[in-house]
Amino acid sequence: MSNLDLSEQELIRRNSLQKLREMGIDPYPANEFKINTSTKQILEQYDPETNNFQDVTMAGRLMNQRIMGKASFAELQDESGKIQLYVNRDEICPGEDKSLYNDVFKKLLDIGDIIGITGYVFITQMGETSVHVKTMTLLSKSLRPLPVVKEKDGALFDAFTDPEQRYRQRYLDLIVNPQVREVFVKRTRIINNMREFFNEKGYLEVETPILQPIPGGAAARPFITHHNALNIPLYLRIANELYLKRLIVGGFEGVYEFAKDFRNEGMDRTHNPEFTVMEIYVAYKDYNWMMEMTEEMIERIALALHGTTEVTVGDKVIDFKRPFKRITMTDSIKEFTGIDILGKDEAELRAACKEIGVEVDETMGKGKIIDEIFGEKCEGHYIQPTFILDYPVEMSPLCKKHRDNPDLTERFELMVNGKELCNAYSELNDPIDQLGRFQDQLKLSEKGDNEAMFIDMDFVRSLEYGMPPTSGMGIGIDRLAMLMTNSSSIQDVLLFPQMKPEKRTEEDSAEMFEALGIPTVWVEVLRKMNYRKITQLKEVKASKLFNDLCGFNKKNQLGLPNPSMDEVTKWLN
RNA sequence: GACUCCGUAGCUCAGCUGGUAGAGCAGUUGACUCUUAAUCAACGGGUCGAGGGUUCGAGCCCCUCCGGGGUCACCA
Repeated sequence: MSNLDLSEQELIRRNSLQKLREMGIDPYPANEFKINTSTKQILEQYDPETNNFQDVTMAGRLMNQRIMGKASFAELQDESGKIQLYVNRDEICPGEDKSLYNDVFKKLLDIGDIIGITGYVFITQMGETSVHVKTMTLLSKSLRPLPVVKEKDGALFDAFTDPEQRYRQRYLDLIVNPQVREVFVKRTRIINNMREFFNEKGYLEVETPILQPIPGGAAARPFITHHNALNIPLYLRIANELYLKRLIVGGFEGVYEFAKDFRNEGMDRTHNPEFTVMEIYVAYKDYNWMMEMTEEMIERIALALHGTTEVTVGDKVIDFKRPFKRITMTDSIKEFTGIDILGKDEAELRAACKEIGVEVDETMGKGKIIDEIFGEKCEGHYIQPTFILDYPVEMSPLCKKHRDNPDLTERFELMVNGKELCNAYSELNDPIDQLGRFQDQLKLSEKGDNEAMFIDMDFVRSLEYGMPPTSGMGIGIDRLAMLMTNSSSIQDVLLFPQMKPEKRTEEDSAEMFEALGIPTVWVEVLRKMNYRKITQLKEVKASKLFNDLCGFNKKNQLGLPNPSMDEVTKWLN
């Protein structure tokens, strides 16, 4: 990037950088800077009676400077928060040379610079706990101005709120919006809590392939890629279910994985193309057992994060206290539509849909139709955590048939705030049944359902060796994080949500300009004058361009030797 | 994918019926030894998202495109 592309403030900062170097100050020193405390520790533990913290060393970002002649206040922000600094000229410059204060601190340091300080803690006349600075070291110079967010009594002024900039430049969001950092700390605590919960029970955390030759375990459109050496297509996983169950076949009795899954589908407030799912499989258990474990786990997370089971989400309060409500899908549909789906065939269900105004199309099988009715008429009603049980067999090809009714499966989903959060089964371990269900999926696929599952013959083979009765559960970590942090968009719980790439304004390359015989320095000048493309250049008269160039050179004090009129004419021919 | 709103200085935003681009903060220079959205004075800072059109004249009106938000649709 040429200097001509920089804003005034960036130029000033680069200039300061140069001056610091001339003064013998390395703006990016290599050595370790050993801190002995943090802002949070001081603010929580400083006691004027005992006068502790009399020899502190800390580091962070300079966020504000209030200069009053020979004394100044500033703010230092580290990971744990902000603390006020008091800087006195004659104390950081005890000798004759006052340049560290007058030049470096007052002029050459900027908001956003990373500094280290030593000093002692005291309380100002206004009653604010502060650090009296004795020495100050520049640790890293910041060349771009930060968004300036001011705060008074908890109210923010000029907050950095543009979602596009916040997501694209998350580092800025994290620097100036401390509440954002809190969301991601909570997200990690959710995951840590879950991991501890499973490890306490002796389950094994495992890793399974993300690149899969057959994208199984769910119905979704995968991303496809290609492996050169094997010369085969590979898919980014849409689920890890089939691999985890192979591990149960292999003899592990409890396995789980925090998995990044990828689905090549639409993006909105609750969908990102890559997302995190925790799946767990435990041998010799059924879905009743899994329901209890799920509610225990979620209650524990709510308590760990909020100290209570009640969590505010938007304008609602959701109570994660055990036990959660339970209702079968059949009863739920009966309750909200009056229709009894039990024993109805596909044609009857289609007729029922017409009656209650649920749209269905030709490609949908019985399972999808029922799913459509539930999604349309029931799902949204479940704000408080509710287990929906016993889904129709057609929509659950990996789930064991219900012990009391072969039309149903032993499956539950946990609904919270009108959305699916968990999905769990008594896993299907009858290999012959499993193959049959896969073949049914194939028929759906032929009918036009582009989400029907692929057949994974190795998975069927593994079941043929025998898988113990097993219950499995998957939970969407992003959606759980949204609930637990009261975030209305998935982008707010992903550090780097997927965005369309930024596009630079179209311009011809420097080489193309230089090919016309234009010296490199003048190419930069032309760009600054908004001649981005050769075609633009060809449209102006040589005399005008000549005048403009010389004028620009003079006005901006570039100090370049002006080109001659002849030279300019040659460029344009 | 449809509809809708938005894109103006480093940040947050004004900009009337089309008539020479504004404010606060940030920045620069100066004043100031306990301030805290520090204060006071002066000054600088803009391809108005991009391209085209209408017009004597476009930040504003029209079209296309780019990026983003929201709503809906799709989505195990």
